[in-house]
Amino acid sequence: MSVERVALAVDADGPGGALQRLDAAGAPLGGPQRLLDAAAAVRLVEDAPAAPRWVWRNARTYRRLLAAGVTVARCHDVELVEGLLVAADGRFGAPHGIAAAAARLAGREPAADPAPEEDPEADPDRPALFAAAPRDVDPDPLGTLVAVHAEQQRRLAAQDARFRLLATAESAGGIVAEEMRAAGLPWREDVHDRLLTTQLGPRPAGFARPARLVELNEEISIAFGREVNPDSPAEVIRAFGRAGHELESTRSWLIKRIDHPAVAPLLAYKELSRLHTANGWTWLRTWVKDGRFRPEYVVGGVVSGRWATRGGGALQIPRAVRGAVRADPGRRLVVADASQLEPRILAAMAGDAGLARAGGEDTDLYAALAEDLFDGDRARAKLALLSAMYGQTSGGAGVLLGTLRRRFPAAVQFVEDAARAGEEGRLVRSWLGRTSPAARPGDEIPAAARARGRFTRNFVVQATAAEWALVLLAELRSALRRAGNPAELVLFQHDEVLLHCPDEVAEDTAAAVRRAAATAGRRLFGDSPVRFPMDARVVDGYDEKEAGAVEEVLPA
DNA sequence: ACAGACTGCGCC
DNA sequence: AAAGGGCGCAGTCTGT
Repeated sequence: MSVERVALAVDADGPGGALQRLDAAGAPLGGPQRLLDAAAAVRLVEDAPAAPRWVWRNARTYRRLLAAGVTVARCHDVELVEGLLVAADGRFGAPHGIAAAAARLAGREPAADPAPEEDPEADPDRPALFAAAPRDVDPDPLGTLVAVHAEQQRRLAAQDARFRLLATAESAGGIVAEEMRAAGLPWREDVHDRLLTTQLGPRPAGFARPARLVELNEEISIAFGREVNPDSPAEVIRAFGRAGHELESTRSWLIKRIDHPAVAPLLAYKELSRLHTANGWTWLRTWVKDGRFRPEYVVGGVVSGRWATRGGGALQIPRAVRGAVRADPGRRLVVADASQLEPRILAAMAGDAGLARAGGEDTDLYAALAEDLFDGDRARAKLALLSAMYGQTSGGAGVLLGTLRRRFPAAVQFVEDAARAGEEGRLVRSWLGRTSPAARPGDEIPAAARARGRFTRNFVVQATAAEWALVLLAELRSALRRAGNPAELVLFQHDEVLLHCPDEVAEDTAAAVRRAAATAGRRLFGDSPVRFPMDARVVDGYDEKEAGAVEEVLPA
């Protein structure tokens, strides 16, 4: 029997570990093998003609390999797969760490997953004094890994091919996330500082507020005729109240409607204050080291399967500082984002022939729809589709939705079925089988049921878009490896990827992204006519827009 | 004094 | 009649 997989457990302390060769079902071939240098052993096995799929507990194993300069082609991430399997069984959010999986396997009730900080592998260099209490240390981590993996292979065999693709893609996501963190997003501290200084004034000493914020605060207070703290919503509401303007909240779109001299400086203050507190000098000092921003990505960290990040807010880099993301000398950035991804996903998964036709071109789907249905009014076409996917009905959205329903009944029916399932407390699944959380007590109360309906309505689209993007990432990574293209993935943001590469391969890299997008579409939807175009541009800075690019303010 | 909820806004 | 999905983060507010 041929070796298909190799289970790998690395020691918590030191470079050693153990591996176990497995067949496709996860059954051991031969005995476990002790390793003095796990990374060196992996490199040897990986360089053999048929590289196996590595089976590991989670991506921290890969972080160790990367630190030793070793990469691999494929893996099976047991903890990520366990999360998918647990959710598929209707127990979204149940513990899915390896200890919990092992406990279930032994017929015991699993304990809660350890918090990341408690993870004994989290920081091998942490002084023993602060190490987690040595409770529940597994005496045979490799044996546990092998047993849990075999059980997962059994459960995966009972699922369909789509779900197995999801498990593979999620695991690949774990690899990509670690590689992105290792590569880091190129970040020019001097450019960032200049952007901040231009907008906020010079960097203040200590904890003082920047000059521009202090000035604006004074203008606000003068306009109100008394000292007002613009950071306090309650004070702002009281101040406007005294001036005869009743406010329900201090959201900027409400303030914008008021005619009062404090409005302009207040709005300016809010915008700049946010820049200062969220992405100012403190952020820069905390998160950027040696010209790289290295956030920690949490694969599948969002219920819909989107990624989250821990620290640094990497998925919310504001436009105001994107100019600081610049390629190193001799290198370029390839910035690629999917065009109108979610409506295209809806068209493909609903099998709506009409909407698929509108999405069957590489051109702007909203514009095509507007031409066809909304007298060329792109904004209305977009609102109609977003309303269908989010459940919005206010602001004329209801009428637009009716128009959409008459022309694209299958697409609208699809999301409304998902909404009804949610309202009735049922589970919904994405195209590949990611499963929504179960309804909670109280969700049968009408208002909560409607909210859950909006959630499940959006879930089927957002989760499928997320898995399309995941498959794209996996395809792109393996295509680059096959081609020997040294481009590095450095940022992934829902429907957008950034790569950092030598100048001379930039155009090849952009082409690879477009091909990977098409491949991802085929992997998910076979011969669906829906196209998944990506706008991929080669730039020096993340803020550079291609001429004539369509501004997207709302989700694509 | 501290923790958690709430608010508001950035991103998709 | 009205009903807008998913996040992370910093600051304020509230409860203990």
